[in-house]
Amino acid sequence: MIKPDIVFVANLAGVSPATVSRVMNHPELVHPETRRKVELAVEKSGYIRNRAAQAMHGRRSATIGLVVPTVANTIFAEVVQSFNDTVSKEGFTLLLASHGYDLDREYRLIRKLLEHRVDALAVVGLDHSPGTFRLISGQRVPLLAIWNYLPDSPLPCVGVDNCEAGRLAAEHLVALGHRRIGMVFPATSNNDRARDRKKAATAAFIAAGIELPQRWQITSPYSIAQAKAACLELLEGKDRPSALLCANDVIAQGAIYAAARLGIAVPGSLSVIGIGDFAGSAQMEPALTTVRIPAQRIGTAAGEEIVAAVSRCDPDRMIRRRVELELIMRTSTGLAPELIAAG
Amino acid sequence: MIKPDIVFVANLAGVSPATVSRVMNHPELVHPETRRKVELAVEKSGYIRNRAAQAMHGRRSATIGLVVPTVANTIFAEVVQSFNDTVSKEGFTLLLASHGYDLDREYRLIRKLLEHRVDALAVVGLDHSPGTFRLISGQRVPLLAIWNYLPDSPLPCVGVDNCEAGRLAAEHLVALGHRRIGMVFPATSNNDRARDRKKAATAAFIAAGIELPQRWQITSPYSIAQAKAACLELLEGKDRPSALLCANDVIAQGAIYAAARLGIAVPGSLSVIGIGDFAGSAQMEPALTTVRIPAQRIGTAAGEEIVAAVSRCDPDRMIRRRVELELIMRTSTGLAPELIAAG
DNA sequence: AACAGTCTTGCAAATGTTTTCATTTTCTTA
DNA sequence: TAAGAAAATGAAAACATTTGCAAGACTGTT
Repeated sequence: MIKPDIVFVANLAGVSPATVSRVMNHPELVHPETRRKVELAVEKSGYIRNRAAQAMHGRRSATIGLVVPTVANTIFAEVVQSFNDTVSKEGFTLLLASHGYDLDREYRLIRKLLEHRVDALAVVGLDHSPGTFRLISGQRVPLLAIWNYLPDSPLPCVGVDNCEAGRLAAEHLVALGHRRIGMVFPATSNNDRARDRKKAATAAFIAAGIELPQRWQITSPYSIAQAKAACLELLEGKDRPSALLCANDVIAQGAIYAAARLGIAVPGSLSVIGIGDFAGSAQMEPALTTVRIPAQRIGTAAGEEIVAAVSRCDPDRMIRRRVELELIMRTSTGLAPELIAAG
Repeated sequence: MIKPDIVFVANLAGVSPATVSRVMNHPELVHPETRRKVELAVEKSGYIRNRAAQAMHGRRSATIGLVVPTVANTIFAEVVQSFNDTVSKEGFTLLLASHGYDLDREYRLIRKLLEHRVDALAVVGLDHSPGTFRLISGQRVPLLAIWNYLPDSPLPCVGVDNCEAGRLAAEHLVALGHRRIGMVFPATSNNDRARDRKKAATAAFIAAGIELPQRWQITSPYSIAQAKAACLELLEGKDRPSALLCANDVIAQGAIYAAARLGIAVPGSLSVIGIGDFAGSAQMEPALTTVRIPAQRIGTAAGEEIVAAVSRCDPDRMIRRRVELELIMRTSTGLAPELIAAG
């Protein structure tokens, strides 16, 4: 009942451990017949090779670390899924960690992943604690930031340009003639994605000569419930905006539900635009206008890049890959009421 | 610029490697002053201990394997999140694998996780390939099935009784006086959860003397888009049911959007009930009536059980923990139209 | 001052692989 | 068939750690 190790298998097959090892790692180096014998012995003994021992030998651990803020919001689940699919296809297994938007916790998690000697590391976004940067630069592990793209990012990155996302959303509302505009964003201190979107959107509105009264700028975390509550408060009064630019689709969904609850017609009296195009956004009634972030494409692209970085052993090559955004016009946005009234 | 190992640190601190090891694993065994010296040396050299070497020594790898069908559907993301939080708090890191409802792929993934010598393994549901069962029983790794509870499950499990879920949903519709009832379920061949729900719901309807015409039993995967499409087809005709029992909230959401699109009043002319109570279900308009599956509680409970199983080294103790369901009445269900007409 | 007991620490063996190098076997070709 | 090349295999060192054992350094007690 002992756990079979490589020498047990070797004895069973009547060969040396070295040969067994070769069968598993470089099968082309061993004679087909010997190979068959070994494979039989592996089968019969139920041998499962020990990656830990393999990793110890300086070889690859065949794991890739992925650190995300959370996986509970649809936001990242899709990226995680396609990233996992991609690296898994190449024989890697995912070590997942989530920090709940807490950068100190992120530091500790990354440390733990390094203890496990991951072959590469992917993190979300470009905002990280100085400790994290120091830690990584000391190691020679390829690091990739996903979700964001910045032309001058301090890290290799695969993702979208969040400035562009904010700009596209804002310009769409402007093009529809809206001038009384509200924005719903989460706190942006630890979140470069939300920050970039908001900054760019604000800039676009200013450029169009639109003022953004403080009372229409509200804050809500990425939660449908809290976003709905926040929007209910904003929309209740007489003095409300004609359009809402939301930091992402989760918030936009909350906004639409809030409008539905108050009997405000969307897009008749209120236009709502989100960012993301999450699963379900297209099916809502009204269907959500949004700036599509192709999560799947990002996950896949990131997976490809990271696998490539592991095989070429040159951790320092800088890669920046930008994934395209797309404005998806659906039925939650429409012409500004003022324009309609004017005929 | 060499990577510091334990002997490098030992030299730096002027002690033996054994002592450094003890500082990391049994700090109470070493003199406080020596400990300080070692910790200083660790700090200064940027040493990161090698879990692979540790695992090789037969010690714990400090990883737990989790295998899910997918993480992209909100369905499992929440469980993954709270499971991860719980085991992470105890110092474990999660090795995540997803198989996309393919049991052969599940087998291969579990194999890979065993290669990494996970300290324990969690899988979703009780449906697995014979190979998987054989594989596991050969190892001495604690295995836990999460999401499902069955009093006579072949595996230790933490979750809810899906039969009860189906029954609760069905009885609610019956209590509201519905007799023309449709059901929307995914294919149930590889999915014991959906199968149990459907079987129990069907039984409850039969018990109430309700017939279930074949044309109102439709199939759709767990996708809002596809569920909406399927329901559009079902609801378009004149001859439609007065209530829809959906396999989960994702499908129910699709059903409600379909009704909205067709201008069918919910719950006036059509009641819709889901199972799950996912994030957002409570905020929808109309708010979704559902049987709440406390994903977070399941994930946490599963995490606790698996950590316990790892520390007590008795892989064979059978644990079954049942998490309670709750019918949440919201506004997507109402009295059957026939009853209303009758006054 | 000697003794027993308790703390600390170091030595060295053990863990399960991979890989280099050397050796043996097999295959080509003259 | 012999020599040289190519292919297949094995021996052993190496990888980074943990831990049982034993020895050395203290403590307090007579």
